[in-house]
Amino acid sequence: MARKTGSHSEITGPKIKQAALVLFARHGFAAVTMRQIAANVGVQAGAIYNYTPDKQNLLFDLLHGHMVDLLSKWAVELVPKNPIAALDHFVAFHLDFHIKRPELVFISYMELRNLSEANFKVIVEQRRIYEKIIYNLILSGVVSGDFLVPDPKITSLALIALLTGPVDWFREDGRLTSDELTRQYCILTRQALGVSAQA
Amino acid sequence: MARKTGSHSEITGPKIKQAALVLFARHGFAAVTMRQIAANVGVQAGAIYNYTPDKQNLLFDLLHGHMVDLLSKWAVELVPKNPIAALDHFVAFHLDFHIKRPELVFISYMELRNLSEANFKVIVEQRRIYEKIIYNLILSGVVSGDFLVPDPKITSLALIALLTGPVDWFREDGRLTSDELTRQYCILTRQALGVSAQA
DNA sequence: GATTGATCTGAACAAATGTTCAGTTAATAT
DNA sequence: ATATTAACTGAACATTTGTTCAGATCAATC
Repeated sequence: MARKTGSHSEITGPKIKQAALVLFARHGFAAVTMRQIAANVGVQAGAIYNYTPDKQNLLFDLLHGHMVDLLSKWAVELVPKNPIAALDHFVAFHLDFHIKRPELVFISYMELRNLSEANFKVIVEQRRIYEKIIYNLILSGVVSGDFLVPDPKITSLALIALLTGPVDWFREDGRLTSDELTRQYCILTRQALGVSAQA
Repeated sequence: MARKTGSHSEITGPKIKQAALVLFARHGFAAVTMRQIAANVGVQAGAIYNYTPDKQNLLFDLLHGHMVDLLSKWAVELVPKNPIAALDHFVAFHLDFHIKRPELVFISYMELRNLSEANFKVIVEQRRIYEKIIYNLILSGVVSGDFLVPDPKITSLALIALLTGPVDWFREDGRLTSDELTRQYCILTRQALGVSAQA
């Protein structure tokens, strides 16, 4: 036996990425073997090397693709000028994007250290750009007087932690819909940023 | 060569735990080898097995000890009856405890999946107890009318995420002292829970 | 229907893994 | 001083690891 019936590059390629993603998220990068990934795709380990130079690149492609996706999707969002409305918009965007990709969010946080130094720098720079977006958003609200926070920099980091938390526990089939989640986190973040209640 | 000069059980034991902690946090459980741990202690790999039955128990002891430490330390805290004061007290306690143990916090979050099923259940139960503490704290504030939140359960999960975030970026020698951090997070959490400003 | 090129197999490789254990050493007790 | 035992070494073990590659097989093209 060799080449499987119906086997095709455009099918096997994505399948490998998907299998790697799920397995990395579940067991961790170092704990997953190329043979496990291959088995999940229904292929031998050697076949994977038609699609990636090595295991390291399998990980990097996932993290890099995730950040490109995030930044490009935000780039085309129509963000209101009003700081409070912009905050609501960002909360909804961030929650929606991250909740839909729990595995990618998870490995993006915890497999950074398994990247080579060069790959690591690329991802860190992309994260910095995203953090800057939130920082600017908060800053504009502080300047306009809509937000009341002791320190915009710390608040921006706290906001990311706050808004990424639900990825750990939110379930699409849970007692909360994603709309309700968004609504509640809009309230939570408004309060956290000191938006006065009557706004 | 065999037994080292000055070698002693009460010294090597903790050294192994410490080395395992640091290495697990830096590279991940699966990526760390028994030989690396041994090398960090200045000993051969075989010697580790005088102190742990296997690698799995090395991890479990770290996570289990961490939770026992957390729960027993909170148990002896003198918590004010007033919900707002209690919240401040909890914020200070949680931040202080976690900031002092960044490695333990990190591996507690991300090496859960590398525990055996039996060990996993033990840790999850301990976490549940801690979450219940926060939930009750928020609930009492909602009942008394001091807090204004849409959903105490969600808020309690959000609060943990918010308060654990600083572990990722806070540095003792950074531009912020831990006292200032606590003060700012007291403000942040009060606002997030809808405590009216004049309180 | 033969040729070609992409796709995959299956076996192999050296290196590294967790763990065991007989033997060696140093600290302690007698 | 001698015996005893706890603490450690060093080598060995069976597996497993990422990666390579010659050859087999299928799909598309002419």
